[in-house]
Amino acid sequence: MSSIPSSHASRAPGRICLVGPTGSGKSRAALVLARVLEQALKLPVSVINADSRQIYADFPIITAQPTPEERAVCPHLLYGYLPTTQKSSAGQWADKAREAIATVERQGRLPILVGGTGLYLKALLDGMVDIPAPDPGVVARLEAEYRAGGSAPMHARLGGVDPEYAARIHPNDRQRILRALEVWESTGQTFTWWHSRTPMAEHAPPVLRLGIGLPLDELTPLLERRIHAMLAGGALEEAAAALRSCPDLGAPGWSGIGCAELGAHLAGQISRDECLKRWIRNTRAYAKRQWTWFRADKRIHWLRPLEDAELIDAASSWLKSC
RNA sequence: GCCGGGGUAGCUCAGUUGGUAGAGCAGGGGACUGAAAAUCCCCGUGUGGGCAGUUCAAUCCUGUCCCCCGGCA
Repeated sequence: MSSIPSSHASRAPGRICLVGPTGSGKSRAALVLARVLEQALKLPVSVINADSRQIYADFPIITAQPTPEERAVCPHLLYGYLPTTQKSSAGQWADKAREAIATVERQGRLPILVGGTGLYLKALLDGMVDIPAPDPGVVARLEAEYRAGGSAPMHARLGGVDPEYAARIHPNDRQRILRALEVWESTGQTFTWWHSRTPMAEHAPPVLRLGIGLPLDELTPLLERRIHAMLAGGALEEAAAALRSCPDLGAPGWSGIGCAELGAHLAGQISRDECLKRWIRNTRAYAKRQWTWFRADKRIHWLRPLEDAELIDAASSWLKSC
């Protein structure tokens, strides 16, 4: 391992990203890497968040952000920077991540991206077509029309302007139908047209994608335990405080798993038992969806969680090859 | 003990004027191009509480037994 020349260290040879379903130990693995690379290889590391929920300032416990002690191990970027009232997006996050990476590399450090939001990583690492933000007026109008008429007429309308994309998505997929129509009405070009343009040339440095994940049946009890630990650690109080500063449960930050359930409980809509039940259930369902996403990405090298030796090995040999 | 209401999918329940049953949730698989912890798609045989009777045919009607929930004693 110490065979890495120290001249390499100041060059920040590439990026590492740690992905996988929630609760598998990605953050922990990042710290293991940070310690080893820093001490054994003299390669300082900064961790960059790639999780769409850990960006919210009001929910550090519920979204499982690294603790202050963990963050003391090395610099952590893009955690808890957004108020509950504000919405983020894959593109916005990718912009911030690019800046963060540039900053980190300028400091001669190695960026390690850690997170479970597949689309965010895809936007950053594979590139995303730069479509101008849709006109808010158009967005509001289309949403109202959708509410009034249902999905069938809206899907038919999309079929009229962009049959190729309409055929690819399901007639019930509200979010995608609206997005495609918003883009069409705001930019005068179809979604398919935008997608046919090559995303900005990626002269990207090499990326090592490491997957950390347990099979669902093994992960489930851990997820349950983690939720109980969050409650013991003040999750309910955290949600209560957030409710005081942002009483609108429909605000973007409230949609996270755990936040929504605790919010509903605090608002008197569901019992504590029901809240816990749904929180566990939804977390598990989310982990399953993450598996579906990441399993499909053949570039990911899967490691067994807690196998630190494998992790360190994979990172070191990749660094040598850079 | 008596009077009601129930016992149908892992859970909550619907339905069948008698022709052996279907939703939501859970579970499994999948999609995913600026809301992604989102949005959405595909997958449904279960001793219809037990036993007996009526019937060509019972989950449905009748009898009986068991269990649950209310109320009355």
